[in-house]
Amino acid sequence: MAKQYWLMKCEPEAYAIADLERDGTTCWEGVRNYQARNTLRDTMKVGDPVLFYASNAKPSGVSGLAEVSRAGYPDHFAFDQDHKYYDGKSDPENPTWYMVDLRFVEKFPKTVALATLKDTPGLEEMMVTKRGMRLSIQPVTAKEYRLVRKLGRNP
DNA sequence: GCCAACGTTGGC
DNA sequence: GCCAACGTTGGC
Repeated sequence: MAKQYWLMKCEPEAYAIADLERDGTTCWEGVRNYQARNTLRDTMKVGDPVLFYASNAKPSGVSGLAEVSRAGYPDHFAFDQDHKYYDGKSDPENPTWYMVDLRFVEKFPKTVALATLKDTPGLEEMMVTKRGMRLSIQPVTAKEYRLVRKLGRNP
């Protein structure tokens, strides 16, 4: 199967590309949306490249690159009553929520802003450029990934 | 901080 | 199963 590419959103206030650079790897906990859960659980594989997208930022956009370092496994934070991601409906025997681990790859010198993505020929179909698109984990094509990487490396 | 768009919940 | 109300996301 061909390698799958992803875009993953996070608010920098919660976790930024600089935090990933510092940590090296991190677990991507707290996804509480079924469509994104299915992607985490069923589709993401070790080594899949990821565009790291900063939402609610100035400006919002792709701030760097990561890759999947561990495929989907249960989000155990859902079982921790004291944790903000606790969800009493998730059964440890049959977990509702999943997460992956990400490894730092690269931090762009400058964020590729959402406005730039929208203006770049070849990126018209990217989900993140569509109005009202809230899905936090989105598939991107290899071509889109390479284009965004090029923009990020040559601001 | 505003507010439009979306997903989820819950009454019926 | 419909759909209004609500909470959240996320650009601006």
